[in-house]
Amino acid sequence: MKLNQFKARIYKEGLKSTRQREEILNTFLNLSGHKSLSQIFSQVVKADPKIGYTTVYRTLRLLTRLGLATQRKFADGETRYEPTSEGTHHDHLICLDCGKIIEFEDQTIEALQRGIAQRHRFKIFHHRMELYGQCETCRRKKRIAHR
Amino acid sequence: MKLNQFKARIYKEGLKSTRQREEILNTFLNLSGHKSLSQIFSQVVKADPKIGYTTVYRTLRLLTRLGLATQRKFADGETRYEPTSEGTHHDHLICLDCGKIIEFEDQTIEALQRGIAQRHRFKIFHHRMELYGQCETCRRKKRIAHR
DNA sequence: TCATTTTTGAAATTGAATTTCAATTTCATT
DNA sequence: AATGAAATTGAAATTCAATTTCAAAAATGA
Ligand SMILES: [Mn+2]
Ligand SMILES: [Mn+2]
Ligand SMILES: [Zn+2]
Ligand SMILES: [Zn+2]
Repeated sequence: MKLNQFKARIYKEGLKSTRQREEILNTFLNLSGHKSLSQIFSQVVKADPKIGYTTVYRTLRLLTRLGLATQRKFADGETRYEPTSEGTHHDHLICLDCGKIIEFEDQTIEALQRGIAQRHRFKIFHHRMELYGQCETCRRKKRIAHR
Repeated sequence: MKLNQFKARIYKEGLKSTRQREEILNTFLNLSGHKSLSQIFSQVVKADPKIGYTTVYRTLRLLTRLGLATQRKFADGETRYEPTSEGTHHDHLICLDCGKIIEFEDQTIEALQRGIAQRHRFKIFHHRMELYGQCETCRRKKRIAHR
């Protein structure tokens, strides 16, 4: 149960535990995936119509600060959030037709990236790698539509 | 001289060659690097104070469409443009302190990316890879400042 | 309960990106 | 050189997500 971790962190930071924050965290974790603020908001509102957009916005930033959420900015511009995956970093394959997002890890690439940084005497803090294209499902649909 | 290529392309598309477009292309090419619209605009204005921001905006999009400019959206959010580099694709190392941008190519990584896509039955159209960190110059400055 | 501090949510603001539209310019054709 | 259709320009307006403001409400702990 992440809720207790959250409450503990909140307390440690001198912040307050509220009904809204708990509801938002809960909804966010159940939602999974890579969701935009408005997607998260409309889900939160279903559970409690009194919760405001601003509160969802602020809570997602808080979760990001606490390490429970990870912020992503893919090429479409809208900021997305995903529950932080334990320990591992991953990158993304994104379908430009249907928006499907597949996660992947590649240690060989990560090692090569470190090599590149070293060669240019950079100290890397984080990186971003996204592959944009078309998933198999969408490719099939297009083929059929083309006849 | 890219200007003639540009005029030829403009003509082929049924568009018109104007003083503004020529000035913007010229300034953009001389500027080099990865420049934001406002950076390009303020340079263009030096050459001709009558040219409007909107025209610079539209011309950079036109250049992008024609393949003469490449649009980049790094993590800072502001859209940047760079003259399209012939033939080769490249990725970027970015210093979070001074904004310095270093370009690199790595065929091994590119091949691994193709492998990942294939394994997930994706057809890739383009990708983006950026390594964010601190350049050597900035690291040295920080060290000195820390005493 | 009381006092202090934080949080909430509606509304306002920001800032880059984009669109609108009337005036101007281009350019092929006289 | 003059004409006129089509494209372009630039100032202003609009959009839209992100962020800030601020007064009212809620949480915490003495
Ligand atoms: Mn992910
Ligand atoms: Mn570049
Ligand atoms: Zn798809
Ligand atoms: Zn630097």
